[in-house]
Amino acid sequence: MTLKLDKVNRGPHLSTLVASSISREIAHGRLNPGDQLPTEQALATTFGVSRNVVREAIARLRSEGRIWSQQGRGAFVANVANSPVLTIDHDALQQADAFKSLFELRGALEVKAAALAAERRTDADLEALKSALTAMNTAPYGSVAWLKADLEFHRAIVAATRNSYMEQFLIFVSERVRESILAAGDQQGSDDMASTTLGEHNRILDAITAGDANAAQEAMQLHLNGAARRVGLRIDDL
Amino acid sequence: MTLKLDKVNRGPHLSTLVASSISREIAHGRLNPGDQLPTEQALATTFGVSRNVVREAIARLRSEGRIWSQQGRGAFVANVANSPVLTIDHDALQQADAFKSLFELRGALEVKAAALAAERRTDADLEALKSALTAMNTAPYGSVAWLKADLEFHRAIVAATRNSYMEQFLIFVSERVRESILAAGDQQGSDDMASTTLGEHNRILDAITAGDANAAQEAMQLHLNGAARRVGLRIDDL
DNA sequence: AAATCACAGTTGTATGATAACATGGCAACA
DNA sequence: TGTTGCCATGTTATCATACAACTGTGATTT
Repeated sequence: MTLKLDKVNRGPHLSTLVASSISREIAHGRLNPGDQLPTEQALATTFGVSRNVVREAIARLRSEGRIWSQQGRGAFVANVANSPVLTIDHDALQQADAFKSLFELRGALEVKAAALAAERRTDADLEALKSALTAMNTAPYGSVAWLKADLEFHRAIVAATRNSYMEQFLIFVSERVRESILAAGDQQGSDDMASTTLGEHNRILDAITAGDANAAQEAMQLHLNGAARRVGLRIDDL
Repeated sequence: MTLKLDKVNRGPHLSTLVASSISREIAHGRLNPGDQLPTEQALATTFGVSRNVVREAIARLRSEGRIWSQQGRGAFVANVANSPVLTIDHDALQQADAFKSLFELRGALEVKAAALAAERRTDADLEALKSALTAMNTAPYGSVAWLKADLEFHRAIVAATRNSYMEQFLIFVSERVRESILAAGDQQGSDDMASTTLGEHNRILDAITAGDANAAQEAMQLHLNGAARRVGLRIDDL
């Protein structure tokens, strides 16, 4: 609990800074589950902010399940596993292997989603997939319209799984992946990439239409491998 | 924005109630992305609390990515998809198909984790897996020690993937699954179940030891199917 | 010895004040 | 006309203080 804050800092709210400082203490093991936090007053003085700000930070951490507090006693570090909330630290994602890990996680979900979609898709699902594909066909590679159609295609697949949690998680992870790619900057695509991407999508659609779970799974895996290559990842595993 | 709060409510913090009230407004579409929230003062008077409490609620919603605020202008409803936080509603999980969906999601992650573990496991990982298995062997079926060892076995597998996001997600989902099973109440196990469970675990360990990703994947899938049956789920798919 | 009470410490909430920032109106000026 | 600069107003961000509710402890009383 050594960090000091400058008033100069004009960016995130002070409560955000305090919250992430405490979060870091927990993550780094300097505060362990069950430990009692310093009093709000003590935190306020050590961070050089008002008790009010500390309370906003604590409210945030409490909502994330990282700590719990009881009136008259104090605040305590909670058991992380019990947290009903999942967060991803955007800063940590800048590192290459973190990105690769997240990409891998998305792959696991997306491959399974493709298989489930092949088994459960309705005609309406197929229509949605087809329209997304034609939209991607007409839009120039890398354009906003293209990206939106691409997202829509993958969203339609996971929607066809009839599994809302799968949908929620996959969209969540995909968003984080997309953010990282955009943050990393310039993607320049050739027409070559466009046609191979479209081909991969077509193969996925065919498999899902045929109701062939295995084929859908493999087609999706191929597509993800291709996407990884296009983003600059080297893929060693299946 | 019509809800009123009683002072009588002695339970969660007022800020929690305010936050979930606003959340509900957003979820029900009475507040749409881009809309401006009432001022903090107005919220304070309509909810009958101090502005301080409103600010703690807003801090929470902001950390969840549901709203964003700018000094001098106001607070606005954010685009939900951009939220860097994932939550699971515990109440919704009580429904059977919701539980099945979550179980399915866990399966997707766990199967992939087993495959990756087979490829990347170190000797230390194998040691951890073995000790978890022996611990499960000595503990009576269904006892706390047994459950802890079971959790430890699965945790060791995902740790062997060297993918921290996979670990984070899988532990998160597994915890929610475990909570639901415990909440559903009485599980009574026979010695029969114990031995089959142990056998399934053994097969997984063998495959991971051999470094055979495919075998690990299949063994894990079998184990999950078995677990589903033991919990009372009917499994139709592979 | 056990129950009760007083008290200090802590969190929960309320209130008022000030600083920082955004916006629109208005006057002065070119 | 149109542009600039200033000012008033409204909002969030933060600070400071006070009080209520609750907890734990130790002294006091029974």
